[in-house]
Amino acid sequence: MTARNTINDVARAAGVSIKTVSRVLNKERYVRADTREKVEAAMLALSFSPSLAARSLAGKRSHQIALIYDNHSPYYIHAVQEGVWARCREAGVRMLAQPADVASETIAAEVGGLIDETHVDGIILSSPVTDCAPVLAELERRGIPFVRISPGTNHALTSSVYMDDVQAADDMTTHLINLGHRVIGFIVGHPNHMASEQRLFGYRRALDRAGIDYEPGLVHPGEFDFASGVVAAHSLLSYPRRPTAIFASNDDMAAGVLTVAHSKGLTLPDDLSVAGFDDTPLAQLVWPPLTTIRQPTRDLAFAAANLLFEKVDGVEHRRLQHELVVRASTARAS
Amino acid sequence: MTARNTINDVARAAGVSIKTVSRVLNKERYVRADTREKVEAAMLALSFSPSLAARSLAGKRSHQIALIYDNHSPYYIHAVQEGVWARCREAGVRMLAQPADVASETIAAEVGGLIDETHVDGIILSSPVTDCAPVLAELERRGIPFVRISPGTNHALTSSVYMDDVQAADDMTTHLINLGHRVIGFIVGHPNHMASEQRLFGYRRALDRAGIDYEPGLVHPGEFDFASGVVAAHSLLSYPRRPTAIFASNDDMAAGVLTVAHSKGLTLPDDLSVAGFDDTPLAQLVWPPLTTIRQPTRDLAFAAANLLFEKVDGVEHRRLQHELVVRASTARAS
DNA sequence: CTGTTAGCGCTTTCAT
DNA sequence: ATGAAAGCGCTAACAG
Repeated sequence: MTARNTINDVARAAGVSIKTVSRVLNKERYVRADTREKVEAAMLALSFSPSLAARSLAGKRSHQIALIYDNHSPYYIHAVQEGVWARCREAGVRMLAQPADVASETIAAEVGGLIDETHVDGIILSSPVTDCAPVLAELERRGIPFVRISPGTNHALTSSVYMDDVQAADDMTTHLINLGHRVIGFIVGHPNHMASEQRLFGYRRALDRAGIDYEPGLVHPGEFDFASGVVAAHSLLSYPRRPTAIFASNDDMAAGVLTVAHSKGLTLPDDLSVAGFDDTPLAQLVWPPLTTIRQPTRDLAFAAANLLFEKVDGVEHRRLQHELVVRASTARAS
Repeated sequence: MTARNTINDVARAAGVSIKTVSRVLNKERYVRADTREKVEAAMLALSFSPSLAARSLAGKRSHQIALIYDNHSPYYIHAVQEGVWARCREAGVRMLAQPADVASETIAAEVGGLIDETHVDGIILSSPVTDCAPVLAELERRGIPFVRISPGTNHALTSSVYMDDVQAADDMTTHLINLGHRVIGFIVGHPNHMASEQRLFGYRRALDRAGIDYEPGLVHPGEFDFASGVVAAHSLLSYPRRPTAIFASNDDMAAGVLTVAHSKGLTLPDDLSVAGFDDTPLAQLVWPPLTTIRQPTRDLAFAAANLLFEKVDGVEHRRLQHELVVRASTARAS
């Protein structure tokens, strides 16, 4: 039931004014080393944690940022939260993880309300909020710094971080080719996502380099969900030149392929190699013969927070790198 | 770039004093209906969102609560966040989702720092933070209201919400018996978790009621993880009276059983029925022949937030129900 | 390098 | 039923 210690308590204990404590807290220059140490010792002794409320109210920084997300897979959301949180922790900044509903009429108002209520210094958007026009407009209107993680489209519009999807798909396809596959099926992702065409491009580029002809019948559209993976698998497995490997543009669809393969009594990977992107480790756990590209989601999120802090600190005036591309880790064989 | 609207702007627009706006905001009594309406109209027109920083600083409530969690499965964390958030939303309270590391030496200090920094009105603990002694002690010391979701032990120590594990395991076992199974293997959970013995008890109670003798050889210890599921499955499947069904105390272990069954070429559910608790829907997706108890995680979290608000509002003085038990939904056949 | 004085936007307490 | 004044714990803008 001890009352919280304030900056006054620290100042008294250290025998300085509160302004000096404030200086130490904010790592301002012009504090003598021994003064700083005295203050730091007092802070520690009193286990002082400054009130964010008071800081937000008095200063121009709240030391808080918000991470806004919507219904992506729990694994994805978890990885994003972890990455952002890791960087926030280093920076002594609080992360406000905010669920949102991109389909809601009021989403822009809610984001606006969040900003007004919490005074957050900046915002990180994760998919699919990255492509929610009302939110983007609201943020732009307010001029609040924000960074998008793997936006589905328009990478260059604003600051964003994303992995090199072309290279990742190329890596995976090359891996399959090196395994001896020559007839490789491909399931394209949802047409609204930029990643979809990029992954398709990577697939084609790898085939091309290996001197394998591109065969349209081996490429099937998909929607990034389990059901479309099932449909695509059925179709591809009944194609005259039946593929010995199927590469799905994400792991929900890959799971669909696995299920179909299982139902047809195929042995993996002898009868069929299945490859995908790895959002949900459990798919591997339950059914190991799956080769995946591990998406660097956590690292992307970390990088996003990092980029955001630079913007908040106004680093952009000295030629900020607005586009940060994180290479996917190389294809990982099971 | 529009500046935020403050309570002063609203007061001016409505032609009242800021105190009256404050009254409306806090739903205090003694505001004439037409005055209230005027104020509410002004709030809406200015899309006013009160600064939580100012409210926290001036008042005794911050209108924020924290949800603290550590490494449980992303699915679990996601469900918990969703449930808590849903209730917070209704109450106009902000949820601060906070990752923590129960193994860290400094976890109590970090939680204390969180409380001091954010002025949160209360805290929700999810497993395994529910059973982290330093955190519990710190919370107790500060006298801050908190609620635990499915604590591993000591349910009655403090306010907590949890499902009826005995009944759930009984339901599932009964379901298997109704399916015709008479030799049912059981994999016990981690010994540190109260749920483990409760589920075992439910299993035994159902057998008992059906007049089936309890057979110790059909019960194998486990640790709630994939690997121990694999070990247990191997053991159970080589038991002289080989079980026709295996009921695992959680789904990670059930996944282990599935993998073993697969590797032995068993057809499910003809050769073996596998049952478990459902934290991670993907297990079902990839390999449908699995029967699960759906844990009401989201509802528990919702109930936890609800209980916390009652404590924050001081309802406990009038005989608060400190223990809230949410029944598991009935066993769901695949 | 350090201290003093004003507030930030609200809620509280006390008037009326 | 409504308002006026004080102040929460900090930072900003000045002094020195």
